[in-house]
Amino acid sequence: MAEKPRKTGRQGTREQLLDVALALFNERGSADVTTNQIAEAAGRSPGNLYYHFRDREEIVRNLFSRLVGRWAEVYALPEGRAPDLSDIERMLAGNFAALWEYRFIYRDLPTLLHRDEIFRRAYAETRAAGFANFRKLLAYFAEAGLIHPPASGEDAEELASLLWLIGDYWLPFVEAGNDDLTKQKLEQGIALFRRVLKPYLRT
Amino acid sequence: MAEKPRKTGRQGTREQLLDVALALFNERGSADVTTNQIAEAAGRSPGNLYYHFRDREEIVRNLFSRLVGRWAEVYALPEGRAPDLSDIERMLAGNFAALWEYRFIYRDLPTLLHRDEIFRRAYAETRAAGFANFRKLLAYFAEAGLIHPPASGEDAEELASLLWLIGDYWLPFVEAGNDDLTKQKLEQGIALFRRVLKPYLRT
DNA sequence: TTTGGTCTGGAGTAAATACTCTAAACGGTG
DNA sequence: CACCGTTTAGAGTATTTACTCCAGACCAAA
Repeated sequence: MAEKPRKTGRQGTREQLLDVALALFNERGSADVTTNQIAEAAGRSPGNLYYHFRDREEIVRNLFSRLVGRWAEVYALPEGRAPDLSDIERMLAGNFAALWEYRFIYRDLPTLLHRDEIFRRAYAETRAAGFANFRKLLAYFAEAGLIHPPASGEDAEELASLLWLIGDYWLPFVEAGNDDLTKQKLEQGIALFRRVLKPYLRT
Repeated sequence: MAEKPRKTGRQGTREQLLDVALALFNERGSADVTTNQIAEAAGRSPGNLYYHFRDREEIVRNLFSRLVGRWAEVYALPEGRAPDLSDIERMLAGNFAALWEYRFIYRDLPTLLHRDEIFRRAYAETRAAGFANFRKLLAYFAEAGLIHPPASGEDAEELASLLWLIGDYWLPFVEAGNDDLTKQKLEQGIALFRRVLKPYLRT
């Protein structure tokens, strides 16, 4: 019943399995990685893997939870001071860094959603919360005088959709182009963000 | 050795299998449709399916070829007259209609690319040709006085990327949101296109 | 009618893989 | 040490599925 039973001070097996799974998923696509391969790459047995995870999908869900956690950090508003331009930059960079770290998720999103009802719900919830948070951010930034507020609610909605679309799919888009995914490509994604945001930025 | 041996005037088995496969792929995702299911849904035997197609991937490739054909029609420039605004509208609508018709392709793109070297090459070729064609279209439209030309080559490149991204991934994006894919949602995709193009349109 | 290519059916197979089962090792506690 | 819940190994299985194989139907031409 202990909160986190660890026999040593080292990282637990469960987390280690997640790390290995993430690396393999990112490298070869989640569909082409078997649970046995994950176990083997982690130096564990299949049985052990299934002791820690009920099924394959639970692994994916846990990795998605990690990504959600990253986002929460990235999009946290500064405490005790008004937001400034550097916060926007930090959010942009952090967002893409997180997506890069968990890139298999958006690469394989339709398949993952299709295969797992629970994940589907978690994703939908996250997405809804993200949209709501985006509206709040816009309001904050407008209040702080950083941006012009969108012309209308509909305009804000459309802006959010477009930014969200870029965020989710820029990496898959580049990968589909066969180009190796360099730092420069990440920068281009951020550039697209800026381009779309530009009309709203106060100079 | 005859060009198209058809025992009757009806549609050939091969085309029929492709139609059925497309419907199933769109409905349930290409990964969740077995070759046997395709055959059965078409009222054919597995053996017959494999008489017409070397393997599963050849089916996908053929469907992609169809999509490419559709695009060629959609983006054909009018003959004997200068292009006008209605041509742009036709291209936008046609583009999304085609993507809708073959929506499984972009929904499952990363997986498909990963699984089939030949498809990967075909896709890369199509994409490169599409980008080149986009540049040509921009030039035509600028020449016809419909749009302001992009500020620079880099600007045009970025614009093309953004439009391409929206085109490819708007449908998967909406589907991921769990919303049923209505006509209205398609319209919103077109609206995003317009929004991005707006700064270039001559009023 | 015979011939020969094209097309079709359908049973069957080999391989892959998510997951199970059981025995045993471990490690903290009394 | 003895006990017991937690963790681990690893062989094994049930199932799925892409694909094969071959017998035979069809059809046009000779």
